[in-house]
Amino acid sequence: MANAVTSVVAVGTADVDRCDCNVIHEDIVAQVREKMPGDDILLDLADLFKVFSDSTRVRILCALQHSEMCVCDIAFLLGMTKSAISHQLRALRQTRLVKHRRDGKVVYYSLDDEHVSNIFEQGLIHICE
Amino acid sequence: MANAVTSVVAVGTADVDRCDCNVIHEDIVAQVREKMPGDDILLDLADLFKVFSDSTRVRILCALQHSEMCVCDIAFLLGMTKSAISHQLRALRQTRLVKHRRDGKVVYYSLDDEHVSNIFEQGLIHICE
DNA sequence: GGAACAATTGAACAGTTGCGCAACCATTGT
DNA sequence: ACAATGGTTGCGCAACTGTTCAATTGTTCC
Repeated sequence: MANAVTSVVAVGTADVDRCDCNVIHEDIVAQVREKMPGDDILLDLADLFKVFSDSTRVRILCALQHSEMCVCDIAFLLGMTKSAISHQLRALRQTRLVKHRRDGKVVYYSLDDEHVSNIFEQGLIHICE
Repeated sequence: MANAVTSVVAVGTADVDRCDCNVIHEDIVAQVREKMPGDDILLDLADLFKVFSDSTRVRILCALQHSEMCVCDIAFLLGMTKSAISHQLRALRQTRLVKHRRDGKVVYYSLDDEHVSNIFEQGLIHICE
């Protein structure tokens, strides 16, 4: 298209080299770039979804939606070692998705975020489309 | 607690060995197990979020929310090589999140799922809590 | 204090992931 | 037919991830 050709001239050679491209719809790219959130936000967004990208963590969060539980309970429920569960709980703790309280030797975990349910729900809607 | 002690007896030694646990609130675990979705569904859910767990894929999807784009456009917008973009578009294609149409030598990509916006939105709400 | 035990942690290992490179395929124009 | 070009793909590398094992911490009970 003529549009694309003029774009090539407009963006300059240096920029084109960086992405190894020649055909660029400059106007569309400019529009989209303006509307997109900043890279830092999108990186945080990816990091958030990264927490939900492991089935062990998903199962832990799903379990905690129904009840507070200790590490032993979760390990038994999922058929995994306490160590494995504890490692994942650490990740969930660091991202502020779960909180914990100690009662003697036992540590109880529970959800610390009301958004988790909503995010899960949207995901499930997609799964069962 | 007395409750926990009785649980140990109830669940049996073999099951406990599997998770290296002694203190188990059997009633709670049973309740939660009943309410939880099947492991296959939760695995699919994790796989779905895995797609959103990379910032490159997130940026691509975010861009396509605003306009259909060719590979060159996306590569230029994100400052990456066509190869890198194409690799990620493949993943998005396989999970049915984007569709593509060919116009001559140029391949245009666009969103193929109305749920993406909703999932992103829930994530963003959490980010900006 | 010391035994028992829930939980955490660090190191190590296997498996996975994202990207660049080079080769390739698909389409257009001459 | 051939060159040019947008896009795809297989391979390899470096970085990362999840689990296990062993050692450690924190707490309770005697």
